[in-house]
Amino acid sequence: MSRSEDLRLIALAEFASAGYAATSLQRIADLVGASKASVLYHYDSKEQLLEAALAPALDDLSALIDATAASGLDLAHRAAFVERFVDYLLEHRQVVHLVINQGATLEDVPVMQSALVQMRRVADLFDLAAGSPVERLRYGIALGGAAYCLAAARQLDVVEEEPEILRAGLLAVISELLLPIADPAR
Amino acid sequence: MSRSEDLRLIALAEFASAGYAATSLQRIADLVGASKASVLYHYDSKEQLLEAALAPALDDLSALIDATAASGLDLAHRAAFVERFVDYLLEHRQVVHLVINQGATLEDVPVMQSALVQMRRVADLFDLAAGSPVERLRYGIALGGAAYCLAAARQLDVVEEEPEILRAGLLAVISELLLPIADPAR
DNA sequence: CAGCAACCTGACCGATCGGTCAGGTATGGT
DNA sequence: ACCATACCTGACCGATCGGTCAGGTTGCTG
Repeated sequence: MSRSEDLRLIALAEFASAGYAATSLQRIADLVGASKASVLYHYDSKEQLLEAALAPALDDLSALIDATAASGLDLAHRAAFVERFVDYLLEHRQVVHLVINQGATLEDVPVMQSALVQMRRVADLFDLAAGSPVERLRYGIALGGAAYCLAAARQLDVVEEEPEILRAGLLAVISELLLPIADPAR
Repeated sequence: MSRSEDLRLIALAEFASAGYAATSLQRIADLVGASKASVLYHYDSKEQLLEAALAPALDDLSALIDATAASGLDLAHRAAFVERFVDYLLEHRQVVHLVINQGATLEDVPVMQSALVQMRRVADLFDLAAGSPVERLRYGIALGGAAYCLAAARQLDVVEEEPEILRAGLLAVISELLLPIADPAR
């Protein structure tokens, strides 16, 4: 794995767990075993490093949304979407955690602005604007709760070592929360 | 309201929304309309300001846990506890959000260490250690989801202006998640 | 062998951080 | 009127930040 790939992955882990502001370039350099100037050789700035860290997950989310928006999210497709979305959360847990917890304070960073737009598009798939406050609560609890569980999997003693059990459990609870949300086509 | 009270409340809001590391003493001073040295006149350090900001919520949580631990959390008491816990989350949403999202990186700060211990005591009331991974997921989704919803109430368009509707909705969904967790007395 | 590109680093920059301190102001009590 | 206390602030400190740059190393190509 190349040095720039290493940097991107380690930066994401630190940005997600410690916070973007609390993660210095020096810290990332130390973790990677290089100098701060080397970090800035590969990425023009701390902000560009954040952009590189988020980009793959945002591309995947955009693809997921585009595929879903075409067919709509009526009841026939709801369960399938929830399953794909849970898989997305499992695969990109650090980015999701980062965006929903630090997004508001980083919204003047272009890539984070873009990420927040994508998250709103997911919410829009459920047509939450037309729904009740309880439906929006269900959605928020599902999203925020899943993100928290995946970020804090170790502290919650949720079996990271058995990803199929984690996936099945997460899918069951998230489905319970999201499937009852009213069919937007009604 | 006194200056030190002002400082404590504004510091909490900033620590919760922007992050402890990203919130400077200068920033808090600016928001309060005083000098940085004035902030440090009232609180000996940034860390002591954090301690003052968290203390009331931690006291309330400790009281809630103590009251519950006496009677245990069997099914007869489960619903009542969940209701009191939801009220606690509503009242101390900023502290809860701060502790569960930044707690891990601030665990060498004594007050945060104490906060994390309290949060584990809440989890212990449900005897999650003896439960299944799905039960721990339900608990984590409830806690993390509620914290996220309350912190992001505006973005989720959850009616902050009608706190009774918010409370009723939150209570309904959190109860749905937590009441099925197995009776620890069984 | 020379030249070039990619990669890397130590030293340095201005800005901001958390915190200290001497000195000023206002208020209340004697 | 004087003294004590609470409150406040500007200037300053050492440390660290994000970032720049000159110079070095390595490997590849003609």
